[in-house]
Order: sequence, then C-alpha cells, then structure tokens
Amino acid sequence: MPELPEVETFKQYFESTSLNKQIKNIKIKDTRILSIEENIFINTLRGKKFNSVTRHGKYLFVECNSFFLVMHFGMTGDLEYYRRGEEEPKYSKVLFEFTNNHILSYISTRMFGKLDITDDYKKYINKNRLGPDALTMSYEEFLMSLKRRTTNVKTALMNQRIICGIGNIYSDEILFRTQINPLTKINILQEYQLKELFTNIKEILKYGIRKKGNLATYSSKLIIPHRIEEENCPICHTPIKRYEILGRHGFFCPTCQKEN
DNA sequence: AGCGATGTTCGCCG
DNA sequence: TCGGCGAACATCGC
Repeated sequence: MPELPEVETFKQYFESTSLNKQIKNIKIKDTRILSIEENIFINTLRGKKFNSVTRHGKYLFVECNSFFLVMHFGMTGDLEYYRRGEEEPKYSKVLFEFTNNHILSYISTRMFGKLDITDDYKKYINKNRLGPDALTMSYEEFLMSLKRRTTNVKTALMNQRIICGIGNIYSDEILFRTQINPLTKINILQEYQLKELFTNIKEILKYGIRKKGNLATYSSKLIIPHRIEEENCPICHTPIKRYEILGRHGFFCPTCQKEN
C-alpha cells in the first residue's frame, strides 16, 4: 500500500528490525522482481550487513558496504520480519535470512515492485530523473520543479519526475485540503495557491506518517475515507465526484474544489 | 466472473 | 529533446 507515508513507515520498520545483522543467505522466489541479474544481487549482499536506510519519494535505499539495495514497492508491496520456523508470508518474493535466525521478507502481491542494486543512490535518483522528495523539498525546489509545466495539478502531483512520493490517494487529499480542482492547469495557479499547495503537501504527508499510513484510522474530515461514489463531502456535504485521469480514479468535491 | 487497484514505463505524437 | 497522453504490465480480491 505504498505512497510516501507508507514507505516512510516501511523505513522505520526496516530500521527497527533489520539493521546491523549479518545476511546469511538470500532466497529469490521470483526473479522478475529483480532489475539486476540474480547472482550479482545475491553476491553483492550475502555476508554483509544493512547499515542504514534512506528514503526518497516511494523508494528506499539501504546502505550495505558502499552499495545500496534499492527497494520499490509498486502498488502492493510490504515488508515482514519473522522468526525462522514461523510461516513464510504469502507472496514473499525475496527473503533476506540473517544469522540471528530471523528473516526479512520483501512481499509483492501483484509483482509491481522492484529490487535493484546501485553504488550511489544519488546517481540512481538522477539517472531516473526523480524529482525532489515531497516531504523534504524546499519551496524553491518545489517551484523550480513545476516550472514550464502545463499539465493539470493532479497529474503534476502524481508525476514522480516533478515531485517524488505522492500518488493517487494523497494527491486527492492534498487538492481537497487546498481547495483546488484537480484538472486546473498547474501554470495558472496563483502564488497564494502554490504556497498553500506546498504547505498542504507537507501537512498531509506528515499526518499520514503519524498514522503509519493506516488509512482505516484517518479522520472522517478528510476526503480519503470518502473516496467512494455517492459519499458526501465532509465539509459541505455535496456528493463527491469521481473522475478518470491517467487511467486512475480520482475523487473531489465539486463545491469545495471549484475551477479557477 | 469481470473489474478495479495506494505504481511505473514505454511508445507515439506534437 | 522534451512534455503530454494513453496503453501495457501482473495478479489477486471483491
């Protein structure tokens, strides 16, 4: 279930379970999840320890003896740390077995995740032309990233090359909070709207992290719990509208989020 | 039993 | 070369 808040939660989980333990063995249950040749992947990591985790957008970079394990979770990724002998999690794709008899499972139900190795995560970010991390970017970086873009706000927020970390669900919430219609062209936003958008990106993502990405616990004053057709806006009670964009479904309140 | 899904990438077009 | 757009990808649960 990973957008930025979920991936940040995975980072914390990884840090609290899997750092500084020797990797005894690695089992690849499905090589399609690897962006790199299987033997290289295994030989790079076996016998080493994970030292630290950096997050950029929806990506995790796990430092391991001057190399980095790159983790992306797609739409249905997860991590689970468990004791040897306990049941292997369903849809495990890669198992990192530590010498302490515990195993970290990288789970990907729908195979949309990716594991890779890079020797420099900043180079990896540049090569893939990822935008600034949505949680830590400055207002200047945010503006710079939007420069010369003409697409609509919803698409811009979800484009990882513009801003890294926001997906379909959180972009709905950010636009709802900012009271911007999702189809508004990004280049016609007023300065005050850009400022509010920037502030709300941070606030919504921080809220998500505080809630550990557990959508079921989100306040009913947000639009997230109402992303269902025929639900009413929690502010003005107008029926929420569903629309299609980029082959995905977005939701907005036609009253609170008027076109500019 | 068909559809939809918290994501990314590729190919086409201007 | 770049940006925008739509289709494709894999697979499971509702």
